[in-house]
Amino acid sequence: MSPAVAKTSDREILTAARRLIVRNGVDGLALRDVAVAVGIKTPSLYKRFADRAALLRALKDLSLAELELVLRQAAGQSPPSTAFNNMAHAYRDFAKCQPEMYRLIHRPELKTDGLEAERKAAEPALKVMAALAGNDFALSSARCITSFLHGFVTMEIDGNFRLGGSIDEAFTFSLEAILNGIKLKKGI
Amino acid sequence: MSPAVAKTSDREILTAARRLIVRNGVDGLALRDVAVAVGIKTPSLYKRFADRAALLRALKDLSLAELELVLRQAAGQSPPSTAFNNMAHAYRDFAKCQPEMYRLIHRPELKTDGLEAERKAAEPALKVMAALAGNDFALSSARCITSFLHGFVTMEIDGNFRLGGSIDEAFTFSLEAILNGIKLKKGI
DNA sequence: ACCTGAACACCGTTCAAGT
DNA sequence: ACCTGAACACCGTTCAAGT
Repeated sequence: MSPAVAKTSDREILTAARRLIVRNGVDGLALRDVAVAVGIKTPSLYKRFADRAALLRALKDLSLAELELVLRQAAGQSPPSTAFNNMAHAYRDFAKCQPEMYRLIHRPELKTDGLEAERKAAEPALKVMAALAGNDFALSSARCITSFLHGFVTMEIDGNFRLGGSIDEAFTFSLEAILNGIKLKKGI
Repeated sequence: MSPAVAKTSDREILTAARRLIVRNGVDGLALRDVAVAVGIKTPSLYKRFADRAALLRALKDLSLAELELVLRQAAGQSPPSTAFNNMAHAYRDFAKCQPEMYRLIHRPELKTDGLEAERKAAEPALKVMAALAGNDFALSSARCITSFLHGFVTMEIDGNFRLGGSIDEAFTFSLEAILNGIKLKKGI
């Protein structure tokens, strides 16, 4: 007769999972802990998410949208070179503040096949790079800076810069070098 | 009286594990499969490696040494700009030919604390970058190109370049831009 | 010295049964 | 419609016992 009353919600589950991931890392996330955190038993999670991967995918999509928003705000209406630097620093700040979520975003096994979201996320960066490098080189330029940023922050949060020196300095140096190098290509 | 005869060796175990990782990925590697491949039972693996992480660490160290060798050979005695390009292409080729091993190298949970190997691995790159950017900017330049390469090949093997266009073109474009940008900084 | 069977704790996942 | 207990398969790991 009376259907069971929902003890929790998708939102609450995602929030709890996120907190646990921040604490223990993605690999340290056990569905049992998520269930306990929201006051249900493990099998009940499967009424809301197909499996563990689906839960992580939903969490990844949230974080990706968050990062995208941060980048849009960083770009604002600034002129291209300023937007370039602001976006780069915002990207790095996001990764440093939320390393586990950043790692989650780039988990290869959580690839979504929706190409639409990717286009939308890349749009502001492509616009800035088109202004800096010209339309012909916009895509390659975007891939250059995107690759650098991803590699840099990954190495940084993984603790892979261990030869001393200032990491901040390496970052600003690299941004200047890449920006100048890209601008150079515009002419020819 | 007669101690048990060894059925396998560290080398054979590592080779088998490597083959399985190439086939199924690191996360798909089960110790049971490794044991079966070398003709022993799972618990026997613990006589040779402290645990699963230790086995992966040994495999990572092997792959890292292999990559380092490839990079040294690519640099050879070439002039700096040539060495820069050769090393970059060799780096990318390694990752594309052995994506699972490349991923293993960068697993954050397998960090070794031995800073010695890292210094040695970075040495040839630092030498080239010192010639291109001057001693003051050698470290930052090395971090710039290293970050770019890591980010680029990671995105490539993860299938994260999905907006069309030529990936080869993006790579060569980026190398030129970064090389030129770094050279520019030498003067001032 | 190396190997093994048995056991343990801990996973993700399924499903029939409850309300 | 949502929740649960019980069970399953599959992990990594330990250890006493064999040779």
